[in-house]
Amino acid sequence: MKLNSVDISKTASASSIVFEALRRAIIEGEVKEGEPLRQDEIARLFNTSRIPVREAISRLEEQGLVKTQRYKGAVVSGLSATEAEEIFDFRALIEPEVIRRAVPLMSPETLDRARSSWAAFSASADPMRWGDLNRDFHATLYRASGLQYHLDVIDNAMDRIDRYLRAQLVMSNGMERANEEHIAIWEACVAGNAAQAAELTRIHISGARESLLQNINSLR
Amino acid sequence: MKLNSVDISKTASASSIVFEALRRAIIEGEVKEGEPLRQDEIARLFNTSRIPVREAISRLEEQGLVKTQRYKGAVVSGLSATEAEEIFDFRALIEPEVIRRAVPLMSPETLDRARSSWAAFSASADPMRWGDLNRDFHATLYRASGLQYHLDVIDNAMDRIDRYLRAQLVMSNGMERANEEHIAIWEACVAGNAAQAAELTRIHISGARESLLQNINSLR
DNA sequence: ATAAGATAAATTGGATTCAATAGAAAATGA
DNA sequence: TCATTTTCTATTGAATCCAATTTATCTTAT
Repeated sequence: MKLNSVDISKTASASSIVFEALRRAIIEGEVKEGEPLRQDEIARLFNTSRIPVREAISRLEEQGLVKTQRYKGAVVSGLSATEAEEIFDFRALIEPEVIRRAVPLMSPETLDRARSSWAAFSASADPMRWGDLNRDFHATLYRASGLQYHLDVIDNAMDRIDRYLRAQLVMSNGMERANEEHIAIWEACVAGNAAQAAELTRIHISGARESLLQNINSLR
Repeated sequence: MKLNSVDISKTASASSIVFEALRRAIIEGEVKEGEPLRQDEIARLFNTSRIPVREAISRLEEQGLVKTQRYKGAVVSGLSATEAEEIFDFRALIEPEVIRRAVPLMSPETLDRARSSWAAFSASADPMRWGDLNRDFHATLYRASGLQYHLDVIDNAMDRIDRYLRAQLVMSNGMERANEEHIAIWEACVAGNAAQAAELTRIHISGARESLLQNINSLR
């Protein structure tokens, strides 16, 4: 008798399932800023008790994705134009450095994976996928750096602005320009030109910053 | 009848009390890497139930201060030399930029507060206080930048290495050099020289990095 | 009609209890 | 004696229940 055994300590707990679902709903803009997260409602939705929901919400708060107030519950965090600006500046500081460190370490497999990523972005007619594909492209390149701490921090920065970025990509047809920039970054990586990749990344982020800041109030 | 009213929504929940106490115990090195955090034990210690303890632990995990494994509980995170190195590099990237942005915005009150801070550091005979005083000095200067997102990220980076840094300060009598560097940074700020303050901050962090990396294995 | 007070309902915070899992100890077999 | 299996204990995951607080609704007074 052949059984597919599963290491049960690796299966997802209720709280991590809820956390991931809520995180995704927030970064994809399915729940809006200011929207309350009702523990009992979410618990019903996931057919669990409120305890794992509370734990998930605690984690989301540490990620800055929700704000809780004692006895009043959690609401989805908003992001002011000032905050968005700051987070872009932060990314423009960190990500060029990460990709600069990553370039000399990139394997042919990584570069191939990244090419598939921008190609998929380019080819996708489904706006709902652009956000994930955009992140996948950048994550693939950055991962080669091995700088895990930096990557975790970048992930959080992206989570914080993703819902707006995604809406912006859909609304403004900014994907064409994003794609051109992705290809240019990728080409610099292929050429092993770390400084060029870093500079193009910085320009890419700054461009997204300007574009988003012009429209942030209509993206909420 | 005069009553001192308290906004009850601002009083600390059980879980946030436990979180803060555990966070402090970890960054001060009172619980060591690898040490398990027993939910029932902590709950007894704080005279509460396990639920707030679980929530606190969930939050600590998001901060990277503990690692949990399903059905096995939480242990205090360790930090390898590679990880420590990366976090210092990260700080050396971010903190100079933050102070560079802060310098033109520093008020006389801020500068006076920072002077008090390095003076207190200099005067303190209590090694247990050096860690807090060190952080207080830097936080005072950086806060003037108004870059709240950067500050939160720096706080987390510091939390991740603080237990080792504190042990290092005590063990190596590094406080004298740290203090000289604090004064030099402060003087650059007083002079309004943002570039100098940034460079001295970068050197300060890099020096701490080299020093810590030499000794990290004996600091656990 | 509006404001204030009282009551009810909704929601959160957390204590207690039950279920599940991992690890330790004891029992059994070779 | 050693290896394997079984049983027991410790601990975690989460369901249920109770207490506390906030919000909504209803009633009364002006």
